[in-house]
Amino acid sequence: MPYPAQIDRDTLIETARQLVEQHGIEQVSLRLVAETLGIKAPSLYHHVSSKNDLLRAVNEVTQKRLFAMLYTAMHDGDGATARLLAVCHAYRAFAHQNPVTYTLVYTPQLDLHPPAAEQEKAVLPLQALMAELAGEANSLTALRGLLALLHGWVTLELAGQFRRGGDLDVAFAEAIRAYVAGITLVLSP
Amino acid sequence: MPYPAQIDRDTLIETARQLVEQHGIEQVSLRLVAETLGIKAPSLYHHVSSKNDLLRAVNEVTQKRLFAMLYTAMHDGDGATARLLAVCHAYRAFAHQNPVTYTLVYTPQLDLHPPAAEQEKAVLPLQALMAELAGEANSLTALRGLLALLHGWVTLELAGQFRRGGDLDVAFAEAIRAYVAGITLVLSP
DNA sequence: CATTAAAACTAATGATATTAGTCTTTGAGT
DNA sequence: ACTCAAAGACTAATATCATTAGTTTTAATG
Repeated sequence: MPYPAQIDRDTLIETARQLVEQHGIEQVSLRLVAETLGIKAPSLYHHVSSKNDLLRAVNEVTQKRLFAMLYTAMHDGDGATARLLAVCHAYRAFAHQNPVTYTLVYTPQLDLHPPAAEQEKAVLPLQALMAELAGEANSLTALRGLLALLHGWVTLELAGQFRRGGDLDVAFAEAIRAYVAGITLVLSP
Repeated sequence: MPYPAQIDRDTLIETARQLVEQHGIEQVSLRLVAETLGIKAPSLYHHVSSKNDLLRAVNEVTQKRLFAMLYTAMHDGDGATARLLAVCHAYRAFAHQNPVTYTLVYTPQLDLHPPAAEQEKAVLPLQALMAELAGEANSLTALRGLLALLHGWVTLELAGQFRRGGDLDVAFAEAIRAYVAGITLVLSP
């Protein structure tokens, strides 16, 4: 390695991730990222091909972390239902801990999506869990509904749409419980 | 009125709305909007105070249209369940017909939110519908879960997360049916 | 007919992402 | 030890963007 690299791709991505989470994506310019790292903006192009490339990489990291948390949580508790509830709470907790970057992953407004194939494979263990509740044949539908409910809930919550009072922790648990009861009832063979 | 106005605020907002829906928000600059209207960009500032102001107004229109559709749909069918299903399908249809602007309304990444008070009042008729199914005391929780499921489903769908096959129309109907069955069972008094 | 003010215009500013071209330093090969 | 190739930093420059300031035009009002 000829010149002494002051940064590498991973620290660049991680720095950008933290800045996005801290200040919001609108406030994060390449100059800010570069200054945080102690270099100038054009130098970043030796590590990423564009700002979009950088943000896409940030989304990839966020997604990997999210699913890593879910799998850890999946081993908490006995029985399919308990494990499922643990996953749901882990999902919501992650979104609350990473409100900006979580939202960014599922914001299709720009082309910042990590390769979809990743996501599809990553979700298979969760589908197996759903199969225990709703039967193999309905597991994909049940999984999609669950992901929708989870993602929709935390997104609306973070967007400030759930401000009319009430304990949101309790309400979330109840909504999940209702959905799980529903799929075992309506979908199971 | 002294000078002949070539545009007014409403046509400006509607033009911007169409351009955003057509080309995506990233491609819509004030110059593009202005050129579409046959004037120059700085002239727009006589009708809106900033680009954010304009996009906020676009979101307001989108939200109003969405809820208008929901209320129309709410009178289709007999009984609370049938009317609820009609609302759900209208919601999804709206999102499919306005994928970009729908997504934009619920993208908190910038400060483009229409005043939240609007949204909260607009949703009351829907809550009354939920009260018929889950009881008055649980109607807010049931409503939040429904909105989460609806928003999450269409968002993930539009973000390309539901591409592993299967009939999404059928799956959507089943997921809704499961949730509705769940709340009447788990939440009702 | 003169005045006024709304609404268009042109010109200018500062920030942005990105590209081109230069300089510096280190590690690999002699 | 000495060269040298190239990675990775730099400066300078470009095009585009939102926004502001200042000017001009024109129609309704007196």
